[in-house]
Amino acid sequence: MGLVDKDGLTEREFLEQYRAGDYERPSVATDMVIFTVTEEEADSYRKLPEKELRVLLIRRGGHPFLGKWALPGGFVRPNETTEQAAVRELSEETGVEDVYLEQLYTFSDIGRDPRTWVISCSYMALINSDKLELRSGDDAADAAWFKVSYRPLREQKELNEDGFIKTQEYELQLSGEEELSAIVKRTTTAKTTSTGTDYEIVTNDGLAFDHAKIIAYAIERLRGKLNYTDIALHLMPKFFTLTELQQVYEVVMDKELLKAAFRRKVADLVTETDLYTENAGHRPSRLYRRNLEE
Amino acid sequence: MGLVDKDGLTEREFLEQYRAGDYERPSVATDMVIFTVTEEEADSYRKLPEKELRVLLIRRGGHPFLGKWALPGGFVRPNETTEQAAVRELSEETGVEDVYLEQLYTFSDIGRDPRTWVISCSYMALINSDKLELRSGDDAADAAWFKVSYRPLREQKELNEDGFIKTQEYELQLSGEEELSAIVKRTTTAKTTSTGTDYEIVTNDGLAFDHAKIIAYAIERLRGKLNYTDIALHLMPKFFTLTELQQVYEVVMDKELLKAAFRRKVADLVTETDLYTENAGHRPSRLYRRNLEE
DNA sequence: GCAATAGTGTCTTTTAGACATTATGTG
DNA sequence: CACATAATGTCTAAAAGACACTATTGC
Repeated sequence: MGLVDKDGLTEREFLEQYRAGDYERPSVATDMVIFTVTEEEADSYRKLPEKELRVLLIRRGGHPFLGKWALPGGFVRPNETTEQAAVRELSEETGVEDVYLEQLYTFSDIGRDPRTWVISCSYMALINSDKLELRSGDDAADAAWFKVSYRPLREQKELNEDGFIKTQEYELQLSGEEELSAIVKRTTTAKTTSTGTDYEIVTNDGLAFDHAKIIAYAIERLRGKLNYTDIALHLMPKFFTLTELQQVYEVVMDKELLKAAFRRKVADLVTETDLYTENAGHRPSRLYRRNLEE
Repeated sequence: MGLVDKDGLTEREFLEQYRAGDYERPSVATDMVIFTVTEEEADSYRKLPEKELRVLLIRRGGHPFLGKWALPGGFVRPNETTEQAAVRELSEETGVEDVYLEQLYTFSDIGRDPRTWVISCSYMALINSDKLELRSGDDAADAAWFKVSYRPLREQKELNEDGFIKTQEYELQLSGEEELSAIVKRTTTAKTTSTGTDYEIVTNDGLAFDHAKIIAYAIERLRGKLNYTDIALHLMPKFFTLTELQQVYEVVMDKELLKAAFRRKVADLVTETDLYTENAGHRPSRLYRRNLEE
């Protein structure tokens, strides 16, 4: 194009002479909330094992937050996208390559990293227990899977003339090598026409940075999507029973579901196979796989 | 805390001596997809005016993309969050202060800005027509509201042994001072356990940067949220009729809805008032406002 | 009275919730 | 045969879709 700007430059000329300004730039990092579902050891040979939702954390080996637990992540390098950075981190931390990956939210609070100006683009990854077994000796010094519990604590709503302020507090508990916990407060401020939501960490015991907030955000996203997408299937191995799938839903939602209704709801998401479980101490269960048709 | 790291430094000592590395950092910008719904002039005195979904664009006055239309936005400054930057931009471009604002997605493709490494954290804002009137002489040289049309063009799905690749193409048309158009392709790649989605601009006529993609993303988010949140009410003035609300749903979804069913669905989102429309050339319509109780 | 929209009634279909009943391999 | 889980049937309640009918105003 021959268009010239106010200095008489064409686009090519402009780009050749362009020098990035000296204004301050932030560092951009990715933080990964990597979920998986694992099985507890069964109490009895014929009882089904309990399932648990787990998240991967890494103990910090340096300042800041030395000794605290943090989400895996790292800085985005030149010539890579935030998603590529996330994939790279994921591969470094867990050794897995093909997983469900979804951008969550970009956190940019002032002072969220005491070192310098860091904006974090967070991602959620879902790994199934199959792949988890592939991950063996990982080099990340001190990585561990923590069992996740995320429950509403209290809720408050204040109405005023032309709106309301609603605060909901959730307790996040992470159990693994240590017991970590945090309380995250979500504040919804509504006026007649506008609405805004804000997350805030009320208390925090053992987690680095604002990672309690990021984990809370991830859980809410995961729960939300469970009901209207097939996202849960990314937490399943290639073949699974409907009971196992139901357990995954239950452990993520932290809520019991009725069997018959559940099966109707997921019917379109799965395809039945001719395979069955064996040696279970009770009636064998048909194995299903993800339905890729729809 | 008295913890010391491998160099024998406490956290405070570490932070005091910390110097941000020399590695390259990206610029971080925000881009705003600002939607509103406006009314066409009515053909006849008693016919209802048609509604249109509109998005605010700004004609670029310098390279790159000189003369093309771009989303309002700008760089995030030190000591402000991306959200604060978005609020600032919004206020500068439209003069409005209290609006619904939601973070959309962070775009970081290599080369998305030909000048330098720029990562964009995009936001969607919804403005009601009331507030729009407040905006008068805006100083942004060449800003204009473009009517939005976003329609599926074609869809293709290829099944292979352990997954599928689905591509959906959408045509984005923006009509205002000029006719802009773009085709955006969404590719969903599914393997047995993982799934990924990718957006790509196929053709682009008149829009700067990757903004066609951002607008497409915003429309999809808006459409998705319409069905399970009260987000549409942020496009409404303080008082509105249910027919007006239905028109907003219809123009956003690009789909006609049945009156009775629609009224049942939004019943909980609105509160009736004792006000009615007047001089309409037909039966007056009751005015509603957003329900803040629930 | 007519044009145009407002608002409601009701029938059918689908979906969700609740719970009971039958089925089956393993020790 | 008993245990524990698998799998399905059925009743009810709630939600969604479709369409028709009645109600009001301004000119």
